[in-house]
Amino acid sequence: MDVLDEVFERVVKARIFRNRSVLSPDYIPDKLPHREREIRALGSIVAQALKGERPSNVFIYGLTGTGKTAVTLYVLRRLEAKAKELGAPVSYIYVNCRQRDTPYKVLAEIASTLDVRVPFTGLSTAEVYTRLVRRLKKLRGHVIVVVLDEIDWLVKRKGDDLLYKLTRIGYELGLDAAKVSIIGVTNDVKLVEMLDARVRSSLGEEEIVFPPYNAKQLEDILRERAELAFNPGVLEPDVIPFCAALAAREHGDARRALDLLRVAGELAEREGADKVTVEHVKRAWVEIERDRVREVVSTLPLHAKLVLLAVLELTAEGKRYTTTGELYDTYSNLASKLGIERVTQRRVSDIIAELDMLGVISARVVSRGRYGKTRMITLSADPKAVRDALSEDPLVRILLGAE
DNA sequence: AATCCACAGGAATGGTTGGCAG
DNA sequence: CTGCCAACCATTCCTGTGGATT
Repeated sequence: MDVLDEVFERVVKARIFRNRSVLSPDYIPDKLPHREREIRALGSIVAQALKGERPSNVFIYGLTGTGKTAVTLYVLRRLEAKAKELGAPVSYIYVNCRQRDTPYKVLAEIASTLDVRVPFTGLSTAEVYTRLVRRLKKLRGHVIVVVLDEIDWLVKRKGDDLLYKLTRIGYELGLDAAKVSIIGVTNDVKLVEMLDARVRSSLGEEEIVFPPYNAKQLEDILRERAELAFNPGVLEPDVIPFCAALAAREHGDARRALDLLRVAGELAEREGADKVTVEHVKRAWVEIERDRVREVVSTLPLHAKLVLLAVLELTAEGKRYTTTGELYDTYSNLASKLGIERVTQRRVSDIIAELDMLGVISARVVSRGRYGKTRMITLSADPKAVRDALSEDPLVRILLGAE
């Protein structure tokens, strides 16, 4: 038996998972524990579609992993099924604004779901919009619910013009076209303040708030899924409470909890263990963090990487935080060591904001009186993970090697 | 109570790149 | 091929501001 045989054997014999996909992030379960209130609320709003009416636009808030997306998709799938049963022309379109993070991409996504052919670049946004409207006119009598998930990513970067236009489609095309209603989903409660008053009032016809799960509720969710995902008896008794506790610490993020459980299972399976232990969960936590950081850092432009490296250096030993000015100096040094031009402080200010949004650093504005107003910047990701991720960039590695 | 630091962060604009339409 | 456009990074110029010090 050679090495590969051994590997294959091990995987085939592994009996950890019964159905791993149940734990994947886009799996929508049949039961959503502790979200009955939200399901009822959203259901009663979109139910209007079954009577051929345009449902009110809805604004959904809640932190990451509070079940917003799952509940929304769950309700809309059921709505579509019910509509089919009744012969009502109702459909929904789901767009994730984190993946489609510009007005053009969002419109193109909506249009192509409605069978309008759009190239992924080359047209003006206005052109895509008019093609979409033309299509909607052909769909007179239909009710279409558009879900814009994570719209904070769109609004913060590109403003709310698109939302304004989309909400106007719903109102102004009126009887001449399909009825369009919009469900906006956001993690950021403060987002509303950034919206134009007209958008705010039309999008906020209805509002649903998703509270975070507590540790107990997370346990319920995990148990429900674990039963489908794992073979009986492979989870040591402490595993689920431990996952729940870790995720509860992160503002009750159910997605995080499920990820933990899945990765812990994968680790156990990979090493041929017959049980998933708390130790696996601990390692899963580290691995998830490392992957997350690597993914974020790898797509960063060079100057953003240098800024991040500067943060890393400044917060390295003992010192817990740094400020914009100090960071800019350090960054400037790094740039000159590489012999490249530095960007302006204004730009670095934006880079700081971007890194903050990506969750790799955390920056909050503080006022230090006579000593000015600045941002207090801390590294919020694991330093080692950041360092490793940065060193994958050949240019940045020169700096890391030079120390 | 007024001042003033050290930036925050808005608005306008520019230079590239990649890609469609005709 | 030309004209046009979106997207992205970046610059310039700018007004705004919380609170320790004067």
